[in-house]
Amino acid sequence: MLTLRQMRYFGALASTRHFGKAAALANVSQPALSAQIMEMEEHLGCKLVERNRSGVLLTRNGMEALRRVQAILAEVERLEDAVRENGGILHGLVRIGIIPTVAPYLVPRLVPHLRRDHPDIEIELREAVTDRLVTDLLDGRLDTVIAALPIEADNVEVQPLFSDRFFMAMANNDRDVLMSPLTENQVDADRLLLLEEGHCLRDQALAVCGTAGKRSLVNFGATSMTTLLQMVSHDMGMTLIPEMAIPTETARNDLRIVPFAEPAPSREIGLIWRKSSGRAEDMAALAQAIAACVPANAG
Amino acid sequence: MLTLRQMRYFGALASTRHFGKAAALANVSQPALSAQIMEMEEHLGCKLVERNRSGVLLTRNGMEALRRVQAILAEVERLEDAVRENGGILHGLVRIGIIPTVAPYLVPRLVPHLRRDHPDIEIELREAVTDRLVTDLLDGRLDTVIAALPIEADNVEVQPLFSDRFFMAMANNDRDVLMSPLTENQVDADRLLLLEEGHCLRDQALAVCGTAGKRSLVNFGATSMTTLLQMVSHDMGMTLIPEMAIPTETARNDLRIVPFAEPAPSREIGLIWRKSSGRAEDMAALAQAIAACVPANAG
DNA sequence: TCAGCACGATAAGTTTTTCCTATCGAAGAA
DNA sequence: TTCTTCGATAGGAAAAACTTATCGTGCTGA
Repeated sequence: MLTLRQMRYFGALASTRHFGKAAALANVSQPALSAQIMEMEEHLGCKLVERNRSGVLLTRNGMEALRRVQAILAEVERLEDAVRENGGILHGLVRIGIIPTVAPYLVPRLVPHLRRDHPDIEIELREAVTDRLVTDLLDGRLDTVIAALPIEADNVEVQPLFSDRFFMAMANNDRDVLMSPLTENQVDADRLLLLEEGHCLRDQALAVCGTAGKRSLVNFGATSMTTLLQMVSHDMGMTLIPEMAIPTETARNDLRIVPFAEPAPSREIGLIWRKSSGRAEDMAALAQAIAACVPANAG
Repeated sequence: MLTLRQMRYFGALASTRHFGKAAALANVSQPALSAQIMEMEEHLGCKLVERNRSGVLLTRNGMEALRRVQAILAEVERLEDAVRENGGILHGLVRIGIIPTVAPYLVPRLVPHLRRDHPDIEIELREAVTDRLVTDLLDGRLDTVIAALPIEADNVEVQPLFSDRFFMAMANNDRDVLMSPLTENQVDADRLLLLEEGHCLRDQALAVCGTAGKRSLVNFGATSMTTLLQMVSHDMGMTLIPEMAIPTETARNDLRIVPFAEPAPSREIGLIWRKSSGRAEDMAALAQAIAACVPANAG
C-alpha cells in the first residue's frame, strides 16, 4: 500500500539527490528513508532512483512519479489548509429551513443582509411545515430551521430569536364591530379562517381563540398566509395575523388589524440546529443577523 | 501527520455513512476505522462527521474534506497506474547523445523511424564528442550514447551496433594517383586533413594511417565532417571518411572515394547506457531501430 | 415500560510498521 | 595503498495500527 510517508521521503530524496541529506530533511535516519524508498519501489514494481557514484539519479519512472507525488503532496497540504482555515463564520453552504408563515416576511430582508455581512455564504432555503423541516434537519438535509417554538426533538439546540405578537385581521368593511383591544373570547370561532393542517399557526390560532375543540365552519385550510388574508379582505371571515406579516399583507390587501388586549398572545420564533453539528458559532452569527432584520418586532 | 490510510477510511465512511459497513468495506474492524477517523479529525482540528441516530452525517468541513480526499485518492491511483503501466517500450523522454561523425548521417533516418514505431517517444538529442557525452551519461543528463567503441567507463552497458568501414576521400581532380584498393602505408601523412582534437575519428584516422606520432602539416582541425570534406574537395588534402557518410557527402562535394585493401579499417559504432538505469529493454529496442536504419552498413 | 438491538466508543493486549544505532561493503579520493 | 563517503543491512526498540471483547446510549417493539 502506497503511503504519504513514502511520498514525502521520496520528495525529499528527489530534491536533495542524496539519501543522507534527504533523511535529515525528513527528520529521520538514513536507513529509515532508504527502507521507505525501497518499499515504494517494491510497491510500484519499478526502480525510482539509480544509486550511482555521482549521487542519486531519478529514473524515468522516478521523474514521472515525482511530478505526481509533488502534486499529491500539494493537494494534501491544501486539504489541511482548507479545513483548518475553515473560511471563518458563516462560510460556504448553509441550508436553512423556514416555516411558511415566517419565510415571506423574513427572507427578503435576511438574505441580502447575510450576503452583505458574510460574502462567502451560500444560502439554500427550504420552506415547509415544522415537522418536515425538523425531519430534514435531523436527517442532515438542513443545517438549521427557523420555526415557532417549542420544538419537540431531541439532540437539537434551540435559540429563541424574537417574540411575534398576534393580531386579528378582518376586512375593512366587516360588519363586526369588535372592541379594540380585543379579548380572546370575543372571537367568533365560526368566522375564523385557518391555514391547512400542519401549519403551526393554525394550531396557535385555535389555541388563542379557545376553540381547540370546536369545528370551524370555514375550515377548509388555506395554503398560505397571503391566500388566507385575501379571503379575509374579501370579507369571508377573520384570521390571526402575526405582527411580522402585517406590513407586507396590509400593503397587498385592504385589512383592518385589531390588537389583542395585554398580555397579547404571541408566538416565539426560534433557531434550531443539531447539537452534534458543532456549528454553534455559525448559529450565533445567524441569530444575530436575523435579529438585525426584525428590529420592529424584537421583543 | 495525515495519512492515506485515514483518507481511505474516511472515503469508505463517507460512502457508507456507517462505521461498521465502512470498516467492512476497508477490510478492518470497526474500532480500527473509528480510531483513524478520530485521528484524522484530531489532526485537522475539526469534526468531519456527526454521529447521530440516523447514521453518520458529514459536517460541512467533512464535505469539503471529502471532495479533496477523493481527488487525492484518485491521484494516487493514477500514480500507481502510470508508473506500473509504464507506457511500454521506448515511451516518453529518451535523451540520446551522438558523436558528430555519426549524427548527421544517422539522425535523419533514425528519428522518423523511431517516431513511426514508437509514437509515444519524445526524443532529445545532443551532439558532442565522446568524452563529453560519456560524462553527461554518467551524470544522468543523457539516457544513452551512440559513439565509436571502445568506451572507457565503468558501470555502463555496451551494445555494438554496426561496423563502419573507412574509405579515403580526395578531390576528384587530385594529382595523386593512388592504387585502389589502397594500402594503409600509401597515405601521405602530410596531406591528411583531420577533425579538431577530441573527435574519435581524428584518432582513428591517425591510427589507420600509421602516423600516430607524426605531426601533420595541415593539422589545424576542422570542426565538422562536412567542413573537412569541403576542404578535401577543394584539393587541400585527403581524409578518412566513414562509409555511412559517403552518400551524404558525395552528394554535397565532388569527391573521389578510394577503398582500402582488405581487411579494410573500420570503426565500431555502439550504444552505451548506464548499467543502473534498468532500461535494457528500451536499449534493445533502440538498437534494433538503429540497425533498421543502416542496412547498407550492417556488418 | 422494559428487554432487545444497533451502533459507535472504549479497553486491553497483540501484531505490524517504522525507526534508530551500529556496521557492512563498494567506490572514489588522497 | 588507506581514508572517506554513501547507501544497504542487521538487530532490537518504539510507535502505530489492529483485533476481540465490552460498554453506553438511544431506538424499537412487545
